[in-house]
Amino acid sequence: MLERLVRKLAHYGPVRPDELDGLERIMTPPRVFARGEEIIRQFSSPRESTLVLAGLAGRRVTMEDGAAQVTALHTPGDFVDLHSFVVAPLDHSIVALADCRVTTAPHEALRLLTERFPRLARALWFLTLLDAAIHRQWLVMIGRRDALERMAHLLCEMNLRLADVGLAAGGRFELPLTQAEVADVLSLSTVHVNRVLQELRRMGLVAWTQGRVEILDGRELARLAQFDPTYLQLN
Amino acid sequence: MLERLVRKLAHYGPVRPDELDGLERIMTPPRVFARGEEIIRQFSSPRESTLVLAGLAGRRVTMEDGAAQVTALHTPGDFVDLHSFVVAPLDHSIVALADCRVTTAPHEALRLLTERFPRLARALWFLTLLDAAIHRQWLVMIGRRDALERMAHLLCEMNLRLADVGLAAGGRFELPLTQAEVADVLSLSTVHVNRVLQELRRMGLVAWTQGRVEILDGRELARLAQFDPTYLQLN
DNA sequence: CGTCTAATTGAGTTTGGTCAAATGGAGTGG
DNA sequence: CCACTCCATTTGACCAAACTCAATTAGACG
Repeated sequence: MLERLVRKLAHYGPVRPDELDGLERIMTPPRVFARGEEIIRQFSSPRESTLVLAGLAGRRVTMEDGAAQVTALHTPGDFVDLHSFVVAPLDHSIVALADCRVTTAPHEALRLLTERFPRLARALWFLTLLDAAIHRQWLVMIGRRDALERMAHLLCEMNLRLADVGLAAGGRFELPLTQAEVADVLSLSTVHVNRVLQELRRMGLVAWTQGRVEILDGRELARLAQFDPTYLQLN
Repeated sequence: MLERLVRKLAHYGPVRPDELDGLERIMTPPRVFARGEEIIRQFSSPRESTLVLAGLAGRRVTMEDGAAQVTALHTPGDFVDLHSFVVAPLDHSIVALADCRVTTAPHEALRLLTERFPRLARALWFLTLLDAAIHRQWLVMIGRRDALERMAHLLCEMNLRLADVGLAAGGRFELPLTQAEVADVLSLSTVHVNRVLQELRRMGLVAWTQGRVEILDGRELARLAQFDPTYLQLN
């Protein structure tokens, strides 16, 4: 069940069997959320952290005028709110962007476990720092790149992140987002997302239909996006 | 020397005397960086984390075409690269935006200290999560708010953060950034920063000359910025 | 007084937004 | 099997916030 999480933790350093065993013992039985459901509500103070096992989740901030910004996307193997172990309350809601299967780690058990295994504590800390590094990359992408580059960058990033947990291969992966949802990620309008996607298709770089992405020319897409994967710490 | 850091850590929970003592012992003698100097170079892998004692530092990503994005501002009491304790290499450079006095915590000493004091480890983790929460807020601000709102939001945030460490009072504080540097923070052009500042002055909300900011109407400024300080975790 | 940097102004341009309508495709019920 | 509905995608026309480029003004400092 924790295979994908362990693969991510391993980017910090190998997870020892007793650490893994400890983790497995504290996780609660899986639960399911349907696409569109809210997994955790904004401003709540969860007593457990949620790990995605399958599907796709997003952190979404909704504003007064109804506009929304998705500040993070979480794939299987990602904790969506590990930070709530340390910081409360949550400053955003977590939504299921596709049907999700999740499990949770109660904070109290997590505290005991991390006090027993300081290295595991740092590996979990590492995961939250990876989130922060992605936030910074998105700040650059949204602040300083045009719409075409942003879209290209997002696709490069999701390709690598999903490949890292065995959910992308040969530039092919599932990304079941509507164009309106992509607009909330990239800070664009739905209309413009549509035009940009058409442009990427016209350029022969990407095919994206029915939630399935296929990157046709990864080298050129990465060049266009000025994509440097260092920040993902995949080693 | 660590008074401001301790005040920040205290937002997680009180720092015990033995924890504070441990911290004080590992910090190296202060060093000074002049405005404009690079404190840490992008892609380097520091063996110590840098704490700002005085001045103002920023994390800056410079792009191929010369455009820059500042992804974080750090005031006295902030670690600028605590994440480098866990993650390497750095995906951005740290620059002194004003003359800075800094001290550092060697990673090896930090490791021993945090293994002895798990609660202190979590308090430091908390600091990096606070950075991440600010990143998310900036994503919303840059992605979904217009230039006037962004500027207003930045001023509200810096006012609270500086007040928290005793460097702002009554809406007055030092923010010695040029308009070009502000542009790199807010993802605007220098020219537009200038126009927006004039507009805020004209509205009677803010005075900002010679690096000194004075917020004249905090309530209205916060309303304009749709500023909700929850994310800063100041309790 | 001259120099250098930062701030300011003006004119013209552009990227991406808004609004509204049309098209397409999947699922449903008769 | 077809009509209908619902939602996502697509298209077109127009608009506006912010950008670029270039020049001017204002301060600070030696």
